[in-house]
Amino acid sequence: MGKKNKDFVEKITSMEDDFGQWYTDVVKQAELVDYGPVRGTMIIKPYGFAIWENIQGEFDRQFKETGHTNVYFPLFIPESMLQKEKDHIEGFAPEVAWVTHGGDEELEERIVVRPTSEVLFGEYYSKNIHSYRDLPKLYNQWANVVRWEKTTRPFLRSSEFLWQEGHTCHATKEEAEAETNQMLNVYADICENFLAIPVLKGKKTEKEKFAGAEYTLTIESLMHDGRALQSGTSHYLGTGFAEAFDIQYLDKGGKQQYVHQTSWGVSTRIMGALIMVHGDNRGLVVPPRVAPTQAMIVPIAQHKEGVLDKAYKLRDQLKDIVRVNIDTSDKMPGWKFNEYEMKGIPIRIEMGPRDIEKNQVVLVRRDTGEKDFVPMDELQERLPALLEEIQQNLYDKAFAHRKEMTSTAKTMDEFKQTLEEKGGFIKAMWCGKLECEEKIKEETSATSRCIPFEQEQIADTCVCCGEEAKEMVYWSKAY
RNA sequence: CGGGAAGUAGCUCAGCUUGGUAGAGCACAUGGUUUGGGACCAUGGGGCCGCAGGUUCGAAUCCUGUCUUCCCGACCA
Repeated sequence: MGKKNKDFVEKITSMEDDFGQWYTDVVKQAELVDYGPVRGTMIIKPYGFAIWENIQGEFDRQFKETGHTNVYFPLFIPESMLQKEKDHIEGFAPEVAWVTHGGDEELEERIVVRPTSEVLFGEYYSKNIHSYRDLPKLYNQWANVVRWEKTTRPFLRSSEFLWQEGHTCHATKEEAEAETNQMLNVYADICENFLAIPVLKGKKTEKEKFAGAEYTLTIESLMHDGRALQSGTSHYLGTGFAEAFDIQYLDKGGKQQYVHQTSWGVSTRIMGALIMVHGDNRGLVVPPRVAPTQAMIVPIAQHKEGVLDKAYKLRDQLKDIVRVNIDTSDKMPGWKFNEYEMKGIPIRIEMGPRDIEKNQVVLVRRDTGEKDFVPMDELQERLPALLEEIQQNLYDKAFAHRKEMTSTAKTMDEFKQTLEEKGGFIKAMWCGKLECEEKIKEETSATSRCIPFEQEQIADTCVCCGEEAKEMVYWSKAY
């Protein structure tokens, strides 16, 4: 154990030694999840769920603000219904879970545990949409879905996960595309302003798009280890599902028209991003706006006369200003410091006899570790300001890291070398052919993350084949 | 799905080679002393040795199968 790192918690493997193990350790030590009994399932523990609820709350608020209504559709889908859209079933077939028996009896028709709900919504819409007056339909559902994944990791890829799926129907292509775009912007806004995670906005390539979509828009974020994580997707479905499920409406002129649809989703995977973007060798770091507890009061020498009284009084004074908590268990103060650092609570408030004497407290920031002695009567102003500062600092740090980890490549050699030595995002030109995309993946193990809305002309020719380039693409190794 | 590692107390692990009374540290409970970066003493509770078969007088230990987890790779809206 190095002297310098003596105060680091040994329960967490350092990022530099083994990033994968670091992630697993943090998830466990910060008490976010436990493993469930079936492969790839997870028990989201109180602290993990509290963070998810806050994220969920912010998304839900913005969905409603943009005119969407929540609904709930069934967990089960008959096999025949899933078969209706060809690309869709081909995309999902390898990873669906099947129900074959009810009690002892074998079912006549197998049932799918939903991997996503496009077909259920399609079937419903075909029955309930008749006229242009019924449009648009703007539905969202919060649900669990199941995908039988081969390799699983908590939050990043679990057999069952929680998410939100929006499903909308519109009279025109323009309107549906505007919706697709709008929801991507909602996602990006929440990631950046609420979760302090900078994102790239762009379009997926044909290869990477959602099975059954015309195109897929995505937000991509960069993890601390230089790998990318798809953090939310918004799909323009065109009229493909409408044709498969016969979703038609009578327009003003009395003509039957197919609806134009969108779907969009964000899952508990975003928790993985939160962990891997902000976390450090002491554990989790939760941005103040998402943090279930923003400030934790740790009384020092709490058996001494007046300390606890004063600490409770402080909690009561602050509770309407920040989400504050107090730990009065008889654990050692040092134990508590480490515990709340692992959990990433943004601010620690220490208060002991010496502070009480001077009518002050000690504030410690989780993001920088800085200590500050603050007079008690300044706290009501200082705390909210400090929380804002931490929020901003986390975003700035993540942004700087992404900038630092974004490179350009004009040749395959340059591409490979940069990816190997540095990782991160690589901006490179692409001719648009699947062949090149696959070759890049094979040779470098990087996949196309997105075709960003903000294009740059890095070169005139495709990084892979040297033919005329169509667009600039962000490439990266991804989770 | 391939390669590697592992499953024994809540947690980390020893015991297995060479079959014969189920172990340690931490955590937990009680009492006391402590309290500004994971305290100490005393006493106590806690186990279907992952699960299922097999070999054996006898299996945590040997054999077969199976499930789960971790790391790496392949696959993957």
